[in-house]
Amino acid sequence: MTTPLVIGLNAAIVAVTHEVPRILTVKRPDHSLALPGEMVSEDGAFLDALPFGPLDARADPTLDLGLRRWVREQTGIELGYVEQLYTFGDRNRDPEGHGAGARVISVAYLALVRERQLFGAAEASWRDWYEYFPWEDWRLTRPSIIDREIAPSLAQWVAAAGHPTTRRRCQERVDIAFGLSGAAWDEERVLERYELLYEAGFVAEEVRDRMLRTKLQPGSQNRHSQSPSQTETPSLGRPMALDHRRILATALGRLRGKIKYRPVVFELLSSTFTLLQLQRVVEALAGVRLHKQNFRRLVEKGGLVERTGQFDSETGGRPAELFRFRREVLRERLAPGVGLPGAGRSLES
Amino acid sequence: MTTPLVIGLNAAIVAVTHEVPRILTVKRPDHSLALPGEMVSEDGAFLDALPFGPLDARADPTLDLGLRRWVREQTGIELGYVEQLYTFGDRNRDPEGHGAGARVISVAYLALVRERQLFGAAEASWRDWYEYFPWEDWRLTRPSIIDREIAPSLAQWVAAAGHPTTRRRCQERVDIAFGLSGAAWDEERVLERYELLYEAGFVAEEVRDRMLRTKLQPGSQNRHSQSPSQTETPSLGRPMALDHRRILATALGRLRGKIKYRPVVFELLSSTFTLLQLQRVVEALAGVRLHKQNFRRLVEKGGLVERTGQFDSETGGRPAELFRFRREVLRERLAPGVGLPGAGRSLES
DNA sequence: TCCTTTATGCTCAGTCTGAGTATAAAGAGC
DNA sequence: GCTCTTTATACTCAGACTGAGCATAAAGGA
Repeated sequence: MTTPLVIGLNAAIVAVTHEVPRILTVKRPDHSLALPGEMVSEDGAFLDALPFGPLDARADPTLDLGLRRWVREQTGIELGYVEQLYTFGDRNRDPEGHGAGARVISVAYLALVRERQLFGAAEASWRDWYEYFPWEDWRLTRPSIIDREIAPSLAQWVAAAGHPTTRRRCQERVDIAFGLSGAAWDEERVLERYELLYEAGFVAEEVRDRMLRTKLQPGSQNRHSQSPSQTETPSLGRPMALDHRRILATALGRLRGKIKYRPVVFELLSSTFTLLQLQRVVEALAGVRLHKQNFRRLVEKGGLVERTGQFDSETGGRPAELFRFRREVLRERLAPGVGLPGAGRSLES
Repeated sequence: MTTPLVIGLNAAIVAVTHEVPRILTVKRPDHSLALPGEMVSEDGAFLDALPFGPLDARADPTLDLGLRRWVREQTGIELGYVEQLYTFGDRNRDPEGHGAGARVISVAYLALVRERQLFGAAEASWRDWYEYFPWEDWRLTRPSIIDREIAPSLAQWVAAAGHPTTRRRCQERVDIAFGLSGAAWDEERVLERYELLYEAGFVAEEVRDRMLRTKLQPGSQNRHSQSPSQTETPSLGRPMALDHRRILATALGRLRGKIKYRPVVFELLSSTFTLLQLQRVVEALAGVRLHKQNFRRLVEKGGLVERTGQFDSETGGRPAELFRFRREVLRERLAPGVGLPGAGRSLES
């Protein structure tokens, strides 16, 4: 009678070490290999996936306790900061899995931890999240992949649009998402960019999902009338299983937004740190360089940190004072966040 | 073997008419009446509830299409702007329902509509959302209920805390949530305020839930060692069924935040409007008065609206020019939002 | 000692914000 | 017609905040 339901709990577990933002991934057998056509899976039969586990409807009193439970069981990590991200429930999210016919609803979470050794289930590893989104890291320079691959590919896609109005809209979306025709780069639009690339058929997942759909529903027409020609479509960024890269994009965008107005970065830092270390972590997450002196001014004036009186002389120059996060701030007024080109509207009374 | 699972879709459907923000509610039989003790249910056997419907795992391709489907079926409303809010999955959210033992996971959505006639399922009605949160409307004046009831009650609750440190923390939470000891009122902390009142036992739902827990799990100890004395606990605001008031608080807080940085207000307005009408809608949502001239300046400069050349002479004074929302802005740069005392950090490069 | 490197303090102009003043345009009452 | 009330709209101004850069301090190494 009713389609069976499964609640999955997905976790995007983030840490930052050595100025590299990392995401905890597991390996997952690549079911789509059974299909005609070749997968863009670097090590053959396995794809990266976000760790996930089912909700134990009987035992887990709350969703996030369920998440913490299986993360602990699988990886030995005791999660601290955890935030619900989004619930993904599209049919066909998992076309092959769960006995074809079960509906999988995934509640995705973002968790921040200090990186540490893993134990428990084997195949977990920390990966630089910019492997999945190579166009998102603007710290050193505007990523060359944008001009080299993304812009030309998307230009083709735009050009292939039928109606002139459609074409103009597509062009606009592309420009805004990737900061192209004079538009500013908005580091929070991670999901928008990924979905644009997906829609245009330039990420491996789109190709795979399309094939799976055709296989499962033989008569189904291809929705993407504008999908690129069969030959040499670039595959941008490292793919993941199912819709996990979409979930990761959601996590990244949300985190980039959140650091601007809530002091969550400190979850990723050790208890004392120099202001430059703090800045580097923020930059790693935001994928953007910040002005050092102004960053200091903002963080200090914001009352987020306090001096410890101790110094770190490993800096290579003048020793830097170590600071610590003022926990009181969590309970004080608005507990801002560490600065970034954020929003800025106002007015009152 | 496994506990049965139900995915519920809840909708907080919001409209604003005559400067009153309204929420669409339905009536729901009050199961807790079967228990000893009396419910604070104004019309006896029914409680207000947010409209909800189950996901049809077989037929609904996505969660929000499922939502739109049953909202259409039940009320005749075709939803436009819809945004996922949060997924609520605590056990005991619905202690009585669904044959005791089923686990209900609710995905809550926020929807904005222009108010209109309802048809379809009978018992739906639009209610001023400040009936549920009488302490949230600061437009005319600081609500008297805060000083008259909330502050004294919470002061008692704080005083009842055992440990001095606990007491200090509670005091801090109260001050910040309700803007008490010199703290500023932050209109976005709707959920924090509701949860504080719940925890302290001053909303009807807490009393009801506590009774239900005691009934269902006879041996369960009362977590809330500080819950108020049995006599004369005030019941603040109109209660709702289950955890629907919590969901509504989430919706309100999220909407109050969102109008600051995305132009969502226009979903609630007719196609042309005067700037004062726009301002009144924003004020209704935010529960705060704004400075008229500055509001104009921000909205006009932000490029959110354009003049129509037509005028509204129903103003009672000089006719006001009618404006229209510039849809292009959705696809342009950051598409800010209409002003409010929002955030304001920044720095870059 | 000089040079390089990083830390940290300070300045300055441009912009944004909050608040208020001033003028314009309608209707009501006379 | 004129005056008063009401709302709309334009403009001003001081203070705060932002983005950018200059200057000095403190360490290690050549």
